[in-house]
Amino acid sequence: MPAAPQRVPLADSTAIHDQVYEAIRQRLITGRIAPGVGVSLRSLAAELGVSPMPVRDAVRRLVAERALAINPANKRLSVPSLTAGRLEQLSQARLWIEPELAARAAPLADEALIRALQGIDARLDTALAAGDVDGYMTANHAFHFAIYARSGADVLLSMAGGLWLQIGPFMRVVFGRVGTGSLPADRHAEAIAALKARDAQGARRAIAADLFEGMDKMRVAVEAGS
Amino acid sequence: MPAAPQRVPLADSTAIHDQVYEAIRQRLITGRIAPGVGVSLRSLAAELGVSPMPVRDAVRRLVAERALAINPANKRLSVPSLTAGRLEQLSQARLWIEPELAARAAPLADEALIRALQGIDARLDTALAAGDVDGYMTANHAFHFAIYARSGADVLLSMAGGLWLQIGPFMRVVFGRVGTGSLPADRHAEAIAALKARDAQGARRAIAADLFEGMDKMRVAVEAGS
DNA sequence: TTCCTGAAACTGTGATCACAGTTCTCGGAC
DNA sequence: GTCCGAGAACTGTGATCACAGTTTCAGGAA
Repeated sequence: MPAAPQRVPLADSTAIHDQVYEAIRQRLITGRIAPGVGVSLRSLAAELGVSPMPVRDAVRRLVAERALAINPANKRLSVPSLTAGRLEQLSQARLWIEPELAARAAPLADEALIRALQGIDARLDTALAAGDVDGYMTANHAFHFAIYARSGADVLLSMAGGLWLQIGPFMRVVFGRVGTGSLPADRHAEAIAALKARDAQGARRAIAADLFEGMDKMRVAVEAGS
Repeated sequence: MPAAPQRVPLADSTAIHDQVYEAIRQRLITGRIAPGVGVSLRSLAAELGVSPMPVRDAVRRLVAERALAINPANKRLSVPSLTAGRLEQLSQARLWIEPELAARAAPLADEALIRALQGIDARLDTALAAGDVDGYMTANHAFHFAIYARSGADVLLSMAGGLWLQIGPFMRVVFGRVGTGSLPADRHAEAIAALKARDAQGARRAIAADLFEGMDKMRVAVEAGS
């Protein structure tokens, strides 16, 4: 055995670079890799127990999605820092695209989706009560994209995924600062109700309100903090 | 000498994979690589006179931007085919984001930008008169992104770039079908005038109208054709 | 002519190595 | 204690190879 510690099992049986992509993506979305810190191909490879090659492929993809950045001088990898300008652009893009996806999903909602959303929301509340930031962010992501995936709009869906990926690290920083106390979950109930009624405009409004509250908290935190 | 025909010089002195990315990107935007056709790492590498490695990096990036697609069964590369649903989503996204970029750019417009735009528009008219589809598409792309780049909104700018990259191949197909005769250039004059007056709403309207006309032509062509 | 079969060619994927550039660190000079 | 400079360690990049899976195509059987 050469030097493969095999730290993380990396489930599934798809291509290794896809598994690596998902692993890094999850760490980014849940904020387990903090903004501003540097990463490297070989360190990621060692941590995930794979060779640098599939990591290189996954990182290329993440850089293209702006979830990772390359220092033009150094050519070294890092997680992009969140500036006020970046947050404003990401907020505006999200506020347009995600309510749109919810509106498209509403007429196509069925009982299975409603039940899935209720289950996710229950897990979200549990995590919220326990102060489990990782659990909350995972459930919150699952909630939104369970809705969006039903829209059938794959192009817009992938754009939303890219935006979430870029904003994920910051959410973690904000929640670590303000705590999980004042996090919105009531809007989720509104969204579920609108989907149940197949009310496109209601779903649009509920998601828009949910995003607006969350992004506003982040805006305040970013302007106040670093 | 092993086997490097060096067919295309690949200007600049940046990293090879970036030059390869730009080369493929240009071929996609101007439609020199048609939708639906298959490409391969080694064939692209041979055509560009480089080893497969930088091509692999560039292709990863293009796949992440949805400018290329991977057949899940085959794992083979191809240029995505344009469906009516995809066109509708891309149109809607462009109609939101590009007028927004123009509106942001208007207050920041200066004399140098105006002159650059007039120069590009002149080249565009020349290409149009000569029936030069490549020249028209290159100039049209340059015109729009000269404006958008001035907005300072880098996140939205890269999103617009990704959308253009996805829709480029189709534009070429449409223009090859309907000819360059009925292509809109008058809206460009409107846009230049609005930017000169630093009129954000005027710029937004002009770009929206320009896009709407072009996208509508494409919609008709896609629904009629294949 | 039509069908089928097996070999050759081609596909993406992953591993390994070499190389040039940057960063870090440890030791010595002052 | 402070500074600095040489060398080690680490960085991304590109090339080359091996491998398994798929496609393609020539050639023989019916």
